[in-house]
Amino acid sequence: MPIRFTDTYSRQLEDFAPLAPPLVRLYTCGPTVYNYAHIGNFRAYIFEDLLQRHLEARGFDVLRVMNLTDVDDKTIRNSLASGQRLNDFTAIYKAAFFADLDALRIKRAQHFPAATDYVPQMIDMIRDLEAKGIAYQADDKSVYFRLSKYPDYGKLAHLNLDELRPSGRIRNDDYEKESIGDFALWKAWDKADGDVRWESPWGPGRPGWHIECSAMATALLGPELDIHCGGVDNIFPHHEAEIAQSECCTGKKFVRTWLHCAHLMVEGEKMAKSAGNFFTLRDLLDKGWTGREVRYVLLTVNYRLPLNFTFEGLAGARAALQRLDEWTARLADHAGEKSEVRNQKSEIPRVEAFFAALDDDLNISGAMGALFDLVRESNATLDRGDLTPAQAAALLAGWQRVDAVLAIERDAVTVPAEVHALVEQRQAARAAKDWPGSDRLRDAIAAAGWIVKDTKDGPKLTPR
RNA sequence: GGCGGGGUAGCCAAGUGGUAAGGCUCGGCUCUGCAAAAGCCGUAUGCGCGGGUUCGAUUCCCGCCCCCGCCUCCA
Repeated sequence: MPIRFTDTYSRQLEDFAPLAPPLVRLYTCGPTVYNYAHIGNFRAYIFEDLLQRHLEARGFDVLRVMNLTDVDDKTIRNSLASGQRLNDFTAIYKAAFFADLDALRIKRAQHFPAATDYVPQMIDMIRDLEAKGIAYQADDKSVYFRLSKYPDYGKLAHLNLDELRPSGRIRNDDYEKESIGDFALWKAWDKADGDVRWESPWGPGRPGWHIECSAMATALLGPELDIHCGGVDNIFPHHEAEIAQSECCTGKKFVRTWLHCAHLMVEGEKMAKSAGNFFTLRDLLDKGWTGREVRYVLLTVNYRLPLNFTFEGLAGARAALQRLDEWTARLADHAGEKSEVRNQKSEIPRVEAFFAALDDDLNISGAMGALFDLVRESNATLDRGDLTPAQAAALLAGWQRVDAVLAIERDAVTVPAEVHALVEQRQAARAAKDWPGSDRLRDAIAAAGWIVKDTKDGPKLTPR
């Protein structure tokens, strides 16, 4: 059963076939570091994380690049407003971004190129385009891509450019461009840019947004990418522009598979600062939610569907994760020392079904269904006393494979010695049938951050 | 106006031309000194609306309604 994805270009479910397996060259559009990333951004990054982890689970070597856009209009504007130099300003948000990636357990790409580190490569590409008659410098000193030279522009988005309705964002009059659709490759320096400027054959200025990705992707992954991801809003014009620039420079097909994830909504509404429903990850952490709870919510809806983010959903994630935690803890207890041999080979049909679901266009819902089927079935077997320690160990091994993709396992926790002592005192009180004393000790344990549960195998502790 | 995604139980959501996975919530039960937690079981004659094709449609076709996105630098 091959892995299949819905390719944006063809709009079809297609068998995945990288150019040089097992290598997969993956390029993912990263953040613009002028502010903290919001949960809509992270929805995309978590989808890409799932993609990477599943490909790795299937034996591919994923070489992944995620760019950091550290120069653009908003970044310049905000850095000037803050009185900081561009690099000092973006450093803050770069660091915050990586901290957020860690909190969400998103695997690090091999490369996080910053746009400001690749200006020479961008200039080289623009010169190449200019030499080919595709780029031209206009009277405003900026350099533009001559769209008339690239008739395939619009094919990814399936737009017929002749029929585009002019929107308020097109300002016909202000431009010296030859054609309204021509996009900027190099933006001439303006006094509003302050000291943000690079020298170029066309005078001082800075690169356009689209050329960043073309230059960095090509520099780090070569002219042909296996997969390129982003949010649906990047399809047009950003990814169209990338295709145009890259293919005109290299003469090769830039991307074999395009994957785009749908947007996130909050409580059924579009997320917007003006609507008061705009959340960064740290907003949610401040409210007491954990990174893995947010990860679970963002991970468990298929990437092609709009994701409705709600606090009810977060609470559901918390409950579902607790159930998984309890399940793995029970298995570990039951496996005992057998858990030392966790990596034994074992075929568990539900685990195979989990991966088979992900093969089918990352059908995470189907995969989670298989996982919870396994949880219910093995819990029942355990309740009946029909599960051997070796079987429990095999199930744990299966879980480890699953969690290598999901990355939602509870962090290892160690019970403090004083809590252990309280539990022992409480057991003594219970043995003496001193119920008031027992209840006081339970409260003391709770005050220390732990919930004690009296099971037939003795007291069990769970972090609150 | 063009292009695209979506409307399945209280919430999230999978899926199939043959009678609706899974998670959360809720209810019952088990366990328990009491609890809590956990576990087990149960909960949609129904899949936006109206037609059509078919022995049979949530699934295919036609029409319509609603939500969301993109339409030239928002994941």
